[in-house]
Order: sequence, then C-alpha cells, then structure tokens
Amino acid sequence: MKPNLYDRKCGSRQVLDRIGDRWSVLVVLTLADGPRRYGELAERIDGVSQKMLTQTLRGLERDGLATRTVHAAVPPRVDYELTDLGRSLLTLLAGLEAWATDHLPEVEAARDRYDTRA
Amino acid sequence: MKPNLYDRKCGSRQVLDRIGDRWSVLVVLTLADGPRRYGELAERIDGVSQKMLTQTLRGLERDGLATRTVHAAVPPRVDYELTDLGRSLLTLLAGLEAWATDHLPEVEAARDRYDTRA
DNA sequence: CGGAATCCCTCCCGATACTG
DNA sequence: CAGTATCGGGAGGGATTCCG
Repeated sequence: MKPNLYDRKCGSRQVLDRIGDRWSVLVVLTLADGPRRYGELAERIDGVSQKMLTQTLRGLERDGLATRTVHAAVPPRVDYELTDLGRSLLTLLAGLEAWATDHLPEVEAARDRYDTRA
Repeated sequence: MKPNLYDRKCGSRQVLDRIGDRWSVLVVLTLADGPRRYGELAERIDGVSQKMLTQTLRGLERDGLATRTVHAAVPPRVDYELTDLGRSLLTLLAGLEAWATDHLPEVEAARDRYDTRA
C-alpha cells in the first residue's frame, strides 16, 4: 500500500514533521559543507538554545540523517556529519533555502498588501 | 545585503517557518490539482481542525501563496487556489513529499536501530 | 456551508544550574 | 567543551458554540 501523506497515522507524515521542524532544516543546511562540532553549530545558528540544538541533533541521529562522533580527548570534541540519507535530503532543503531567499520580496509585498487592506 | 537564513531577524527565516508549518505543506499539496472548496480541504487532510485549516488558509493568503474566492450563493461556496507564487513552491514541496515516501523505510529502519540500541 | 469567537489545556521551548 | 536535569511561562491547537 502506498504511503498516504494525508493520513495522520502514516509514517510519511512523521517524516514530513521532521522536515518541517525549523531547527532540523537549519542544522542539516549547516552540515552541508562537512562535519561540524557542536559548538560550531550553536554559533552559526542564531537563536537556537542548547537544549533545542541537542534535541534536534538526537532526532536527526535517530532518523539516520546524521552521525555523532565522539573523539576521546580533553577537552571533549564531538563531530556531527550528514549520512548519505541526510545528504539526499540536503538537496531538497537547499532548494527551499533558495526559494525562501529568492521569493522573500514577493512574500513581503503580499503581506504588506494583505495587512494594509485588512 | 544577502538574506541570511541563520539570522533569526531575517525575513527569510519567517518564510522558512511557513514552509515548515505542517498544515501549510499539506494544504498546498492538496491544492496542486486546482481550486478546492473549504470542505474538500477539510475532508482530504486527516486530523486538521476547523480552526487550524482556516488559520492556515489565511496565512497562505497573506503570504500571496493562495487566493480566496467567495461565490455569492446559498449555500455559501468558497474556493481556494494557488497563485503563481504558490505553484512555484508546490514544485519543491512535491519533492519533499516524494522524499518522505521514498525514504520512509530507511528512516523507520534507522529509528528501530537507534531505539533498540539505546 | 464556511467561518468567527470562546474556553481551556497541553507541551514546546527557553532560562538556569549542574556534570563528566 | 558538550552535554543533562529541572522548572515555569506562553503559545499552539482542540472542542465547542454561535453567526451570515
């Protein structure tokens, strides 16, 4: 049976939920150019709390989109990296990022129109 | 100045937030094949409440992604339809839908592995 | 039929403090 | 440095009721 995105019990909807998560998208995009340390991610992604970053990374790890590598050293060093699966998603997310920046003016114009009229 | 997705004050992030909204994605996909009535949308999208559907449609309308057309008739009839801007986004979202269904088995397998190990 | 308005509650998320 | 643990506020969202 074909996965039905519109059925709330279908797993594909849960996959979409992960994609839809704001932090997941930003984290995956940040991992585009290769492995990153925890601290690097925290620094690059403005506004993310420690808690949400960790939680997001665990989620990505659980879904097989990223790997977590602990280097035995002092101070501790942990690297996160996209898996093949994660990279296959990256392509699509990069498209979304491009769309968001490309069409930002149109969206903002539409909002102004809507708000002033209403 | 180039829009910076990682800056929380940047408008592009707000655009991403709309994309990230679970109901928005489903509504846009449901509008793929042409105009739909309010009731049709409510029926096809499992689990959406009246309130969230209306709220989502208002949001899409505000951002210029969809139009709302009221037909003067009894009983009332309201059609929603994607704009050109909305259709340009549809392409990307359809890609996400395909990814979600295609890679669902891999994601579920990864989850099982993660959960049994932990 | 297609909403708007209200109540109400959950749980998401941020802030803070502590640890290996 | 890279987390975990805990607490509390606030927004998101469901259920219900009423309206044009």
